[in-house]
Amino acid sequence: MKLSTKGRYGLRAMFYLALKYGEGPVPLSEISDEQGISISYLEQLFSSLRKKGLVVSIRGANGGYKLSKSPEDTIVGDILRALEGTLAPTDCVVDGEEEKYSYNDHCVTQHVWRKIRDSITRVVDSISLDDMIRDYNNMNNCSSCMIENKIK
Amino acid sequence: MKLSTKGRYGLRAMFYLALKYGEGPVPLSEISDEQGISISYLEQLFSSLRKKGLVVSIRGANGGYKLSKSPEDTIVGDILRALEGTLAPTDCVVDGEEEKYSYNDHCVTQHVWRKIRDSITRVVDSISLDDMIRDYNNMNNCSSCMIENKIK
DNA sequence: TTGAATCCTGAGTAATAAACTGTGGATTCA
DNA sequence: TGAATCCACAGTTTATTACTCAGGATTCAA
Repeated sequence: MKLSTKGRYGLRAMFYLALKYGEGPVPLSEISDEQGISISYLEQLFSSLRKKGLVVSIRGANGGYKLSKSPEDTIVGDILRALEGTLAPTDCVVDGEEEKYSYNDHCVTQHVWRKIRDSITRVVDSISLDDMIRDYNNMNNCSSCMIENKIK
Repeated sequence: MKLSTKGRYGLRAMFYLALKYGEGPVPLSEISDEQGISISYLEQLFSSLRKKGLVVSIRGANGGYKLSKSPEDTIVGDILRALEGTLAPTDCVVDGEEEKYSYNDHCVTQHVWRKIRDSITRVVDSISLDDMIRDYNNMNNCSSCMIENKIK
């Protein structure tokens, strides 16, 4: 039940883009330096994010990525789904594939998985990058925050 | 973000024990036949469940396992934690280890992980095996339910 | 026009974790 | 005594994760 590095790195990177929203494209080299993730790996993550329409890319020198929508309209759930594929705790409650499984073997436990899935969905779809920025600005005592040190 | 087979098989097996609550110990061979899981693998799962006090074992011929508490007092969250280790979506929000990580690198995303963790915890700790039995008894139209076919 | 900085694609690889299997032993019942 | 069970732990196979790598396309700016 762990998120992969894709989800973890990816959300962090997207938060970074949110902080830079309105300032032109951010190259992956910058995120790489900032967060200690290789450019190659970031390319993989941003490929997924772009295909889901969460970021737009600008190629060439001075290019990079930026959010396709405002931080307010960019939802954590969409980011995580783009990177992790699905947030369902089992295959039998993946949206759109439920029929394949439903009411065959494991009806009873399926109820449980569905409740877990729904609660996760509810949480992640209720948080925008803007919410995260607000939280972040309220962290007075968070003196060692990486991003704070380098950006502010 | 997927549950492993341990959690999935284990909850199913525990539900089975709940259906048989009060009828004496159930041998793993029976669960194995019932659910198509090898005895060896079940032994591994029940070892964890026993160590967490969720089941008691009776050795020897006519032995087996039974719930250590009533279905009503046996909580899905405890079962899943016994089998999966923790339900935290990242290491940085595992209960009791949070200090190791807290307020260093990733404060902002940590908020998100914590909310996910809490929502999962809330759901799984609100469901008992007895709740599952009640749900199960209300599934009239679930004609192909494995357990139903074989037990009822 | 060239070269550096970027994105883009897809394949390849190494490490880790998951999902079992197998062996041998201890206990209990009949 | 022997069959049925639990028990412990090591081993093995398979799948997934977490990357790396190579080469190409685009764009800017000197």
